[in-house]
Amino acid sequence: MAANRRPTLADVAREVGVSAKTVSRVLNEDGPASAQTREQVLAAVAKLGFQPNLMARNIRVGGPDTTIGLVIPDLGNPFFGAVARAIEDTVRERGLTLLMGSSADDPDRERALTDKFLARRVSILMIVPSVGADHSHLKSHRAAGLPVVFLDRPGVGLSTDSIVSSNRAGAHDGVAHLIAHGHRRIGFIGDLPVKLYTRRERLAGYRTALQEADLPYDRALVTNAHDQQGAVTATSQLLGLADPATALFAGNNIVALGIVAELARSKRKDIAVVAFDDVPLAEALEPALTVVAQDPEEIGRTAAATALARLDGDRSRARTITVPTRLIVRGSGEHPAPALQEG
Amino acid sequence: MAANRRPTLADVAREVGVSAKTVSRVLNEDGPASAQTREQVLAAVAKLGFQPNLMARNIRVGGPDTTIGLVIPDLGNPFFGAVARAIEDTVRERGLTLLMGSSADDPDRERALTDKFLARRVSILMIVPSVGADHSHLKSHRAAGLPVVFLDRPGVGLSTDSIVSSNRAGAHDGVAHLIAHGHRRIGFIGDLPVKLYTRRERLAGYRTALQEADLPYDRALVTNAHDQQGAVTATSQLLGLADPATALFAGNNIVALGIVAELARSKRKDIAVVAFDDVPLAEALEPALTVVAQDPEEIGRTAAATALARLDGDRSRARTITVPTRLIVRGSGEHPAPALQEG
DNA sequence: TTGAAAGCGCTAACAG
DNA sequence: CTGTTAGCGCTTTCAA
Repeated sequence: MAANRRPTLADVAREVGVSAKTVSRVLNEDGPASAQTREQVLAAVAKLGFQPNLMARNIRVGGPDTTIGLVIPDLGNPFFGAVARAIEDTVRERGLTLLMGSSADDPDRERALTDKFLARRVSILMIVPSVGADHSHLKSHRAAGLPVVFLDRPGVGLSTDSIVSSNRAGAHDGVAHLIAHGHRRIGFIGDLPVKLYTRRERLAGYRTALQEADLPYDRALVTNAHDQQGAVTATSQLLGLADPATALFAGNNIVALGIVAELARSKRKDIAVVAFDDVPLAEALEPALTVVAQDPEEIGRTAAATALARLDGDRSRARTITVPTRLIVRGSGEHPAPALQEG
Repeated sequence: MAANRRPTLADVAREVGVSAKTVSRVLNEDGPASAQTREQVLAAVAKLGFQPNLMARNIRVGGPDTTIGLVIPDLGNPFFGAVARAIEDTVRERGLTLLMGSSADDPDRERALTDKFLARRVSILMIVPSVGADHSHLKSHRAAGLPVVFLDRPGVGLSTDSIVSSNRAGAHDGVAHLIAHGHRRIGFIGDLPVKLYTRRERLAGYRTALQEADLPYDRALVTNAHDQQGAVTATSQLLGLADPATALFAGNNIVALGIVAELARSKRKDIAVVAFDDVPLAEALEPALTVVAQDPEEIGRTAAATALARLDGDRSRARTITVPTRLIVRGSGEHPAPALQEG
């Protein structure tokens, strides 16, 4: 069974005995058409199962394609899934479709994806920048009117809109919560790589909170993990120090899973925990997990709205929009520090 | 600042003083080209920031576009995120890019998306079919050689490849596990709508397990929920029956979250639970949550591999491939039924 | 109200 | 090794 050719405008026109342009007119509701021809054309379209070739149309019209290119680190990460959903919800009514790819936080893969998207003449480009990626090659595109938005982290080498969480303030609030409950030995388990923007910002918030409380910054309390298992290891390491941590701050959702899993395994209910980014079932844990919740929906919505405004001609300065985080106190951060019992 | 035109092949050709075809040859490594011209061309390409227009290329070449259309119910659902990731990983080396959209389980939105994808001449179409959707309009496309794959659920009106979980066997095993621990009053909280394929299959597995143990099927024990809050309500309802459930089977991951949350809130540690589909932190709960785990990665990989084989000319009969589930015993299903204490 | 011709950016087919 | 011509499927422009 040979892959027979899809019907074209010309096929429909021939079927009706009319010119291709007339068919085009009917389908695009461009120009006039007699009720009679319109009906005949629509009938032929249905009969042949004709679907206009969007690529051909786009070529001729010359404008950008009705797609939006989205580069994220990992399609399977629920955080980015939520962001993508919000973007789609926002752009759908404008008729834009999502072209997605994951970079695995690899600058080369990120570049390959953006190049592909550019070759497809996307209407909008949204990128979660990988560490080490440079974006100066996008300057000319942005100058030519292509909206480019960075998500979750700022990009390098290109001045454009960025939508990020309030990482620093959020981490500060989470750590301050632990300090308020008497903790002085607070472990920090962050993202990898250590140069990652979100990790740096959250660590900065951690340090600020310590400073405000006149607590020393002890490098031995700061570590990192790039997956759940790594967070398990980091947890037992921090609890095994000569002067161990009495509380832990999780730098992201994956780390949070590792910390909680390890504390559950080792039955260390005495350790206070605050996590950056919410996780499912946080309320069902014992104690329920206190988190600094991000708002991925708001990040996605804002990114989409910003890009659409640019598409509509907004030529104002590039902005960095910070989406607030919210401390959700559920219990795990309120376990008092044992050392404070100074009877 | 006007949106100035992107450079074309002709622009590059003019810059070098050579024909458009020569530039095309160099870029596509088609036909011969002197080292000299090659260099000049590449230099001009870099200088102008030329990127070939993939749509124009596709039109001329006539084949399908190097995209794969993927329709899922919800971009934010981690299960489908994992499926999408596996698909992307499998097709990436073939140079295919993901075109994604969410249907919200609405047949009309599903149809609008597939039509868009068809208009873009995708190489492959993958669909998680919505309840009530009909797919006979895809017959001609499939006959013309377009690989169409249904994910998670079979489609209606079209005979083509489907990749599904072993819903029935998995649910059976989970319920049998509860029965083996003495439970006779096992509540079932399923998906909505009730006609959803996965719900029907899982309920069938539940019934089979009951039958095998000569337990009656009590409709009062079967309910449903379409979100976490609904599952909370359903849980308290099943536990409030005159002859209440002593164990619960969750029909999906969202329901599992609701059940666990409600049992934690009401401190009902005496209730045994098994959930269909794994959830994060299942091990950290008390008791740890026993689940019938699906394998979204394998579903995605299999779907992609099947579609690629079709693309390579496999014309064998449409297959339904069942990806096994796996019972992961963690404790929550082993709580003994109180009624069984018969001195 | 309709059609013919030209052309979008690219490549196939054939020259040279 | 390189160029010319034609044409992919569609829309724009102009004319009827």
